[in-house]
Amino acid sequence: MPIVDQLDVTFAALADPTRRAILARLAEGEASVMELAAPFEISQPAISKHLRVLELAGLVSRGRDGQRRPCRIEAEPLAAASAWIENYRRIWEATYARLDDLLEMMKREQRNARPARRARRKRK
Amino acid sequence: MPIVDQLDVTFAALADPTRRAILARLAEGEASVMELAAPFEISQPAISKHLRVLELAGLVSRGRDGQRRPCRIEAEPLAAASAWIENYRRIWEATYARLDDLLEMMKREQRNARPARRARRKRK
DNA sequence: TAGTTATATACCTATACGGTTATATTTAGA
DNA sequence: TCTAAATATAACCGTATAGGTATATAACTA
Repeated sequence: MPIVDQLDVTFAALADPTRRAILARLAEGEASVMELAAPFEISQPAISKHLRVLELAGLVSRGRDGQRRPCRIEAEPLAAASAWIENYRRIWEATYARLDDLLEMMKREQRNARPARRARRKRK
Repeated sequence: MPIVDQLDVTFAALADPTRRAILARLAEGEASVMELAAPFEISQPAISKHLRVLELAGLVSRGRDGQRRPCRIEAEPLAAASAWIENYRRIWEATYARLDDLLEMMKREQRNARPARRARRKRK
């Protein structure tokens, strides 16, 4: 009984470079399977499989235009995935921001502690 | 020759619910392996494996505290993943925003086109 | 109707993944 | 130094995944 979360399939779909490239292409507008397959060296059935993964993840939807099945990107799962990441990233940042600030401050202080260094170098 | 992108491993790491739960826990602060394993029913080696995946993806780093290896979240790959998604999501929105606006406008016009309808209906 | 194009499906293979149990390693503490 | 605790590693199993080729389906076109 695989309890498959929506995020599971979304992230899994995004984990493949071919599929990310397909999404990148689709961000520019609709495209047919052949058009999507063109830039890749892999076979057409392989592209069809990738598209099915993206479709099952809800990341693309497909229409019908004669014998073509134009694909378009669907942003909603992307929004959910992004929201998940940003949520935890924000918590993390809230937790560690002060430490980061401290380190940044220390770096800055180190730089400012020897202001003559670069000027002297130019003299050489 | 697997050309493994950083995004590949990041998204792949995020695709597992156990690993996302671990990250969620780590967002609250550092934790040892045993602490992380506690809420799950799976074995300790399984947790260790998940941690290794997260570590290889750069999503967690580990310290040493006696016999414990406390884990902490690392936000940078999260930022990269989030940035990737948001980038294409934004392009998508820019492309289809006008269409969405149009549809929204049409809906609104439809509502406004028959303002007497509801009133008339009441008469019945 | 026959041929061609676009896409999907079937079947096969190799590898990766998530889980297990058993065992090794490392460190703390009596 | 011996034992116990925390963690990692090894070996194994079943299933999923990405890829291939061959073939089927469906819709245009001559």
